[in-house]
Amino acid sequence: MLLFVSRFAKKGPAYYEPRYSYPSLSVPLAPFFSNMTARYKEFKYLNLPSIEKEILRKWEEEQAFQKSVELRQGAQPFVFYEGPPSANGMPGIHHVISRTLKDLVCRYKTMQGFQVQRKGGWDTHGLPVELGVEKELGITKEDIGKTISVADYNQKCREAVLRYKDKWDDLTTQMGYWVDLKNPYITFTNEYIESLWWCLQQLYKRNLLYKSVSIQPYSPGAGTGLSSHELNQPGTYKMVKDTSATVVFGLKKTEHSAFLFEKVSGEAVGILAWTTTPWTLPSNLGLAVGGNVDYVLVKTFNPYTHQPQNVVMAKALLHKYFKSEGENADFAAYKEGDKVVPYQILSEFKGAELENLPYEQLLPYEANSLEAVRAITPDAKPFRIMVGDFVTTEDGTGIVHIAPAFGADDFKVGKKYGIGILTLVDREGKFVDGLGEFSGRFIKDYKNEQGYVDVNVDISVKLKKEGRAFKVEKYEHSYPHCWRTDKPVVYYPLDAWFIRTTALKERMVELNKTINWKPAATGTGRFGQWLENMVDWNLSRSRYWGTPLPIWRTEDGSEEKCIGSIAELNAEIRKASEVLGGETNKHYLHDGILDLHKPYVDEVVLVSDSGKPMHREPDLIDVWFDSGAMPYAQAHFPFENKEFFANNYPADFIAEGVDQTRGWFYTLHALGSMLKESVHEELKAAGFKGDFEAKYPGLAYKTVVSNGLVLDKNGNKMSKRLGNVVDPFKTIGDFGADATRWYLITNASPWDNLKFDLEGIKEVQRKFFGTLYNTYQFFGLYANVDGFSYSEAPIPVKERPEIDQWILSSLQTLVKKVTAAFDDYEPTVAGRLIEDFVDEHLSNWYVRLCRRRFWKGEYEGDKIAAYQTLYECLETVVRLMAPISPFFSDELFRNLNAVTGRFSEESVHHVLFPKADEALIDTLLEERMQLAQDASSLVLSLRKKVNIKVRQPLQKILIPVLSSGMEAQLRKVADLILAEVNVKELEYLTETEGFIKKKIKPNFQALGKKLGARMKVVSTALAEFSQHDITLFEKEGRYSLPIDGIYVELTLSEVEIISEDIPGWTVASKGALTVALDINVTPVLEQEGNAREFVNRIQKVRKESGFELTDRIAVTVGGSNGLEASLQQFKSYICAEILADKLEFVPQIIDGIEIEVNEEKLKVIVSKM
RNA sequence: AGAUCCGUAGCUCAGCCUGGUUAGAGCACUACACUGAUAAUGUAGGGGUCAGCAGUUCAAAUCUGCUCGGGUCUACCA
Repeated sequence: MLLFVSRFAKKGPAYYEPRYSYPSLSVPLAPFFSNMTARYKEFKYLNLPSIEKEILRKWEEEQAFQKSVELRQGAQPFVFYEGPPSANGMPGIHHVISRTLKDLVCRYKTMQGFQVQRKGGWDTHGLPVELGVEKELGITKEDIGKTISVADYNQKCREAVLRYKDKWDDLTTQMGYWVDLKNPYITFTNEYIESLWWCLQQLYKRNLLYKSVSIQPYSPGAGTGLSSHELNQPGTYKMVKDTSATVVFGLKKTEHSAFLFEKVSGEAVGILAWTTTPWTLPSNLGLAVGGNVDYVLVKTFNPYTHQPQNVVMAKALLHKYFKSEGENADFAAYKEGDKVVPYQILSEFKGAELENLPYEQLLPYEANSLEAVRAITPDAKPFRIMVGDFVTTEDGTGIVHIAPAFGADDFKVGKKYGIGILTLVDREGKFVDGLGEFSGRFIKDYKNEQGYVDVNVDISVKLKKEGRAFKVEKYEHSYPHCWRTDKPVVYYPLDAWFIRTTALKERMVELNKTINWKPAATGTGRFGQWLENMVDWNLSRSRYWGTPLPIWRTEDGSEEKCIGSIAELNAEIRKASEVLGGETNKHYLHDGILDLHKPYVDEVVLVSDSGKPMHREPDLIDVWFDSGAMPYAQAHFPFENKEFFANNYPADFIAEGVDQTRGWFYTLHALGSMLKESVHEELKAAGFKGDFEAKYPGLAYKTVVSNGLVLDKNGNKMSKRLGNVVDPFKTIGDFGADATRWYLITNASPWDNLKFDLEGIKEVQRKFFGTLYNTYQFFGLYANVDGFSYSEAPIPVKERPEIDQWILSSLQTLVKKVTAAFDDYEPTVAGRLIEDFVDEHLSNWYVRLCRRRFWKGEYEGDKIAAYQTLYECLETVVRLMAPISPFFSDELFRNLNAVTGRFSEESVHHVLFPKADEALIDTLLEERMQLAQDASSLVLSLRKKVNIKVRQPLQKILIPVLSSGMEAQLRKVADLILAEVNVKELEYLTETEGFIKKKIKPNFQALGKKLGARMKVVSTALAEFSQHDITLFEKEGRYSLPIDGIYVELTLSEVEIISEDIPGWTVASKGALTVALDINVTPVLEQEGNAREFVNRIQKVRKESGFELTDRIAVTVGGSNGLEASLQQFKSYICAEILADKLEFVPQIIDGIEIEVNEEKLKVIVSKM
């Protein structure tokens, strides 16, 4: 019964077509098929994209992903966290690499028997979303609350945030990334936010959440703080010329500063400090020096008043203020206008000696009096010199003027020394009252005033006149500007909420040491450094679309509440309504709060314990908190899913780009460390048992892989502006996800930057997938002919031919190495190993050498062994490669398994990863096969050198053997070598002296330790060895070498002896292996050569005539004058080769095909029997 | 500015951890073969100051330090 119809592909689409397909039948198929001999699917072309489409269809139909998780129900979980992408922008090729990495690890672990659940997620809050919406609506932040309500604005954000979700889902599907897209976590949902609130409340309860001022970039023009993101907009940093001033602070005379005053016999001593922002000088409260920096006390003149002056500055910066000719010049002769100002160094000392010395205030006013300072900071001790590690001698004087309100470093060092803080500039950018002539003036031209006079100049002029300025000049530097107003930014103290991460620093550093970082250097380096220099986490963001800070405060700030759940908030809402009465919270009484975003939470008023109304702190929190809290929030922990959480925390594995080191990797780690006790408490309370310390050590993840960037092929960053972005959809569509994935993984280690080049993908496609495809195709072709379906019992490997044992041994070695590489999160190594095996071993050696076994002879012993062996190789390789290239591997697996049914699973992703069978590994065998390959390669190169083609048989090769082991090894592979290079016999040369020329050299590795410095002498001595010396050495097995009168004993293992030449023979060598070839072509050999050539031509004719592999033929040869003898001689050989039942010779043929055999032309007629 | 990664053939990368004497592979190029796996394959050839300098060592692509170039992150500070 013939059910198959042959359908030869005509021109057709450029994708494979099965050679056979089933006709459509309306009757049930199963009974017909059950007794059909299944055939391996053969391809017409290799077209990965269309194979992938088909596989995707099957996965969808079979729910293959879900099944891969369900099949492992009850198995040990392997926990993976998905770092949520923002669907606010289009996915790029760089997303493909990190997702490939995630996917392959998860697939691998599934194949290792773990259950790997992968919940997808979306990051939905944050500034980019807001900016996108503003651009779309053509509005700015100022419009919010005016032309658009906060509610509408946030609604727009909510709609915009998943704008490209479909595109992302498409990419996820097409690239074969298995992740649960149906049930993802979304950071804007109430449940998610509720978990975030729980986290925040836990931190609050542990006193890790506090409000404080911090110095942040601030735009007086726009009246708002700026994020680092805003500051990093292109064009914000501009070169500007500012009035800079070096000013003189008068040092006070005290016991500790006496050492300076002694040098100047009681005259005044000034400290020089430099600033590019003179407007900060009234707010000055301290000076900072470098503890290890060298300073000098210099006697000189003030360049503006020309009065004598003694000043302190960094030694390294003297040249910026003084011309060297002035050193120790005549002070008495100095007069106003002199170009060279005399100076004299009176003393030199370290900055540390200046610590805590008091000085006179530079610009005292009412608003910056000591009383005013202490009114803000009661115990403040301002106007002192401090030591700060940030002080350098790059610019200025090496002494930094400190106004704690207007610089982050200033604030930090000021806090450390307790000098207080003064903010004498208001939020509009003008001086406050109580500063005399400067009050009310804008520090920069923020209002575009007509004829604005720069107050910085006026301050400088005033100081000049008073002799308190030492140098005033325009200074050009790069300074940040507000991207909206284009006005310079100032650093300004703003209220903000902080997480006290520094309190847990030790724990975070310790725990980091237990994390498996790939590459390790990122953990100790970039991340370790970051932890060491940790500052408290500024959570506050003045925005609209984000997670609101759940803290309500009374107006005076004396009482506050941190809310940790929706239920708690609703209870508080009702309570406040009852206590405060009136309209309070009336919209939220009935159903409670329905949306935890602005503006709704801001409308809620709570009541303090003492009965005062409390309003929410207006800030939103940093979106990084959203993603860092995903282990808890994705499960809505602790409100639900405690069991899931208990089993899925911490993560065994996460992976993202290296740019996340201080982003997601940090926030996950920080929250993990800080919430450790909270997690323990919740789980204990819920009745979970076990060693909590071991199970939940405060770690959020155990292994983290950080992948590098994807650059364009020239090494430039991809950007829309440069137009060098690679469209992942096009790439996958053109070349297939598998080729793309394989390329991304094997081209460079994931953590190295990748120079993305489409040529590389093409290469992978051709080289790896093409080779594998050919190998499979080859197998399928003959297996279908012979009906091989692995129905016979496996032939014990030991009973199979040497070459089968070899390829299986190599295969097991491969399994071992690939497993180790995957276990070590080194997919690049794994992929390259597989590639090498398929190309070098399987295709170019095993299949090439074994071709005949598949198409010659009967279907029995040796042939079945060949099929079984090749089948096992293919079946194993597809499982090894499945994590990296999930599609093609599954296609091949299904095709193989459809015939043999060796696995009950329907997909390669459901089966277990191969386990290496150590018993099959035979290193000696692998070694001698290498020897065979080398020997063959040498013979082929010799043939090439003397121009004798491989089809011409030769008589003999000669191989000098240097040890009995080598001979034994060679003997086992001699037949392979001879067949491969078409030579009749192999002779082993054991004769030692005279014939083979040998060379000796030291085995450096072995001798190095023993000889040390005498190595060179020994090396030279060995180079001078005669053939006789070498022979003697070999015979004795040892040699005494006189070196400087002392004999050095050498053994054979400490030297290498190689055969270099066999005089009179054509030889070639590689390492210790030398091969000589007998290039004499005797008449008999020539005849055989002719016969082989003839066979080759006829085979070509067969193929061109479109005969089937098994067709028998009849051949008539005409005009074969010079060749007939050869052909007659080898007639039976020829007939067997070309499947001819008849081979006849006639004097002449009129028609027929002309062929050429070794320069002789003849005609043949080839016909089917 | 600081931290970190990278720099090996025209291109993409091994090798470096654990130092050993002719530094490898693929692509590309040139030439020649092979051909019942054929949109393959083999052989041979040219092509390298292992970024540079210094140090340690009998011996350095490999270990150490510095410099240069590129990337990334963090910062932008008188």
